[in-house]
Amino acid sequence: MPELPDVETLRRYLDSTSLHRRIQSADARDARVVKGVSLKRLESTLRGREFESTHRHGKFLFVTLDRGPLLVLHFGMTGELAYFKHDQGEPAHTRLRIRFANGYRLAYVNRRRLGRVSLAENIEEFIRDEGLGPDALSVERDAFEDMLKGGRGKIKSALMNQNGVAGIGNVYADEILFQASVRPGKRLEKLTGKARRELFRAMRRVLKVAIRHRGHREEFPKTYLSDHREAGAECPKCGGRIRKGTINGRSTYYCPQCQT
DNA sequence: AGTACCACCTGACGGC
DNA sequence: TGCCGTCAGGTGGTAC
Repeated sequence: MPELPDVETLRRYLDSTSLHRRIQSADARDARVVKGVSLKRLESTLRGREFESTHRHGKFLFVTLDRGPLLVLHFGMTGELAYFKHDQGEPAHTRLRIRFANGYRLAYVNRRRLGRVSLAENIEEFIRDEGLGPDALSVERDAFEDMLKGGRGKIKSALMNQNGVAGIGNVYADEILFQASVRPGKRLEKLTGKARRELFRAMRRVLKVAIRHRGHREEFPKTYLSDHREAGAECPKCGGRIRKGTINGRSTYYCPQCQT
């Protein structure tokens, strides 16, 4: 489920495979994923161009071309990228295929189609139009703590709200709260300054660790919750029982002993 | 502003 | 075997 660390991993993957290669053609085959631009126009925009650089903001990946607009990718829950040689089989659920002049291809794959492919004129404008908050790994500590001070709801909702800080989804919200020892249902107005500070630290630490492990939960440190998302599982810190609840209509896992 | 719920979308899985 | 409800979780919309 691509959240910030996963999208960052995809960004690096695209960087290492697909920059500075002539695009022979693009094949956009799914109008339900391509938003705000026709399939034809997307294809003609990419044809003959090269990917020049990439930028990530929250869960969005921007790819600049050597001329013209930016390619914007969002991966929803099931999106990914695959770079492969033309004679290898194309992945199932490929929604956009890019053919490079070197005989390799880049596929935007998205089984469930929750996600989007679009074009944008510039990144700042796109972020503003979407109402996205600062990226969770770039936000200043004061801005983050002020955001928590200003809100009224549950802390987990605030962490997941892309208009507050961008990039945190369901799994990493739970992990950050677990590492900061804060209950997901805790109201913002009841957080202490110390807890806000600890949340900021945990957010940065968790996201960086996850990036280092390319989002592979099974490789996370032993004290992480992400690979034990199951009601009744053993808490990796205290050995108690993990509880499952619902916040924002999302399944939420936490340790009632460790998190207060 | 916050909450609650539905819709979008597909596949895996468990119950009957 | 096979049908069916439920769940997975990112986002957007609507009603309260």
